[in-house]
Amino acid sequence: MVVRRILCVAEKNSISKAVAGHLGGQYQTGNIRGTQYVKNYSFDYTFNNSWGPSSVVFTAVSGHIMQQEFPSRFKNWNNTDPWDLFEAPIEKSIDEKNQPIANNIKQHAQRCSILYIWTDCDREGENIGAEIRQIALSANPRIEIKRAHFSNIERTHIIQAANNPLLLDDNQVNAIESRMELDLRTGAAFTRVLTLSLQDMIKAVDPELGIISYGSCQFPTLGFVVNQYLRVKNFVPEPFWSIKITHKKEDEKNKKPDQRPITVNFNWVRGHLFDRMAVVLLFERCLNAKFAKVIKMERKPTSKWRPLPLTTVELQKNGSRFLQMNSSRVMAVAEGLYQKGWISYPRTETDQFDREINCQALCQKQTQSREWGPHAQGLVNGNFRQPRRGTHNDKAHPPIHPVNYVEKSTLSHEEQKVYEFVVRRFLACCSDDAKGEKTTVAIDYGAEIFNATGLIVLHRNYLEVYPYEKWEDSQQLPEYQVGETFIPTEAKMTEGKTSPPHYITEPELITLMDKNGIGTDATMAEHISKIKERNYVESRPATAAGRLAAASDEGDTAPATRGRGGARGRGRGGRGGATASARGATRGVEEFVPTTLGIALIEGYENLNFSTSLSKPFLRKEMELQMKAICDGQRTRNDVVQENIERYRAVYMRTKDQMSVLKAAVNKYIVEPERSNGS
DNA sequence: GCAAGGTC
Repeated sequence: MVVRRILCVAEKNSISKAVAGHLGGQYQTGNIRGTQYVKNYSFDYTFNNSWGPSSVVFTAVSGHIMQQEFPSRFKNWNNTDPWDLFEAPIEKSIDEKNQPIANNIKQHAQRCSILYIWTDCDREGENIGAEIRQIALSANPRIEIKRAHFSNIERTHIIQAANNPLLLDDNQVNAIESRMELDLRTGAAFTRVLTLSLQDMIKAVDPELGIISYGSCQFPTLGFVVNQYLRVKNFVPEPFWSIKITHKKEDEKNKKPDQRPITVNFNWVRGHLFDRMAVVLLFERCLNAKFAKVIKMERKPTSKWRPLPLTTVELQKNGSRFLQMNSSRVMAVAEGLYQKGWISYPRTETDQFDREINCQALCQKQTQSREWGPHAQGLVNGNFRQPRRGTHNDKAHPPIHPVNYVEKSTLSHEEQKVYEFVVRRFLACCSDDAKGEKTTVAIDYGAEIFNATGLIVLHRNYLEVYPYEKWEDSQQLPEYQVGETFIPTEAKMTEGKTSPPHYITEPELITLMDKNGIGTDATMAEHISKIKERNYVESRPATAAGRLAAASDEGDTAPATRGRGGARGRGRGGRGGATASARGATRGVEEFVPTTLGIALIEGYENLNFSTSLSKPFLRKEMELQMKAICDGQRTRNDVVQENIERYRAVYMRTKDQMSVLKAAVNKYIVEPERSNGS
């Protein structure tokens, strides 16, 4: 019998190894001369389709294999006009360091009749698949090309995928091609023209500075930092006024001999107003009314929702908040934990677990821990809840979760922190929401409405294992009857002023990048590092205000309990939401201040007064939409590339024309430094 | 000496 030979290629070694394990059970491992990260796994497998019994070699690449570059005649910065880079040819070739991997594919392709592509099922994976296809076809033009569709590496899912080969989606391949081409052309053209035009001015004061780069991700990232800097700098405090009511009342329900009356604080539903006379008039109406009347007394169950399954963006934000590590560091540590097999793949946008993933079994593995084992045991013994499902699914990777238990003492200090966070987050996802009872009393006092709220936490549930979030009892309210009237113990008009905004913190910057589609889960941290490296921004420990804001996050609380404490979303300067203890847990948060150069670049481009601003995130957002259109077959790669090149050419011409404006901006900040940090 | 995206 002729046995079919099939060459399978994954995007990374961890996938080929895991899939080989599921399909082959027993497999032979072969080394590849010249690379240490990729292996060949050989085994026999009977496909449950027309392929039948087959001899399989399962290998991998390490991400992209090819690189694109301009031909050498365009490589000299001094005798190439950057303008020419908008239409210079681009050569795609096998990256020198990937040559052994490419040769390995060629060698096996010659002996196989089918190339089965197992790259990640996202757009970038589709493109990497096309690179693999090209290399295999160069060695064996008759090889048949198939593509596996899988979104996790659970056994049943993988076997299902293996038996149902599909085709590469060339629309996705082309969408990525257009992004690559535009990023290279615009990045190179603008980096060269900016560097060549401005470096003399800047080197005069900063001889260290090498290049002034432009990139479709790094520039908008810088834009966010500068934007917030300008808000801080231009801030003018504004006074506001409010009304506070207190009432001392015996708690009829829990009357004990030594019981002292409870002081209830009522907050004005209007929060505060910026018009003093208006508040004076309203306050006088309150005083004239003399009596306050209870219009609502409500006790109802409330809950604080357990967190969603962990994505990369969330891991990075929480790393800043709770683990005293910046996003680059967190990712490096998570990568190590993944390599060692303790946690799942750390680059994912997915916040929902597929049904195939047995979360309960994963909880079981954590029962050995002295610290969180008892909680995990409780889950196994009946408290387990299937995790909530978020709205994101990259269809390539599951949420980040622990895959095996490891004794903390065998890990480095930083690894311990990240591993513990991943585990606790996962166990929290599999626990029940925290449950409590919320009391709200509303009064009408001179036609103004005031509220008092109280919270009793009844069941901490997920909070038991997730100390990163706090939810604590607040003031206990005495019993009121609707219709009851009383004379407030104290009514006063208060005065305050808006406080200045803080510089942007790392979690806030990541949130903005995420919302605007700047970078991917794998690259956001790199873009932040890049603008530091380019000397566009500096980082420093955040001030108390920044840490406070960094600790607060919308979306983690059930609607019924939103605005507890009443501070959230009130004044223009107020950014409430974090508890005192959350504040203490965020010492490691970094904030970013643009350098004079960073401000000059952004301000210079703003002053070009041009509709297509390089410093704003819209261009990147639009490119994202255009890539989707290519994926949906509504636009072609060529069409999108041409349209964008025209736009960038217009910006480029404007840049050259108005170089004096850019130079003036640089001059203003650099030659006559005028730094006012507002702190 | 340029970008952003994979990956170790």
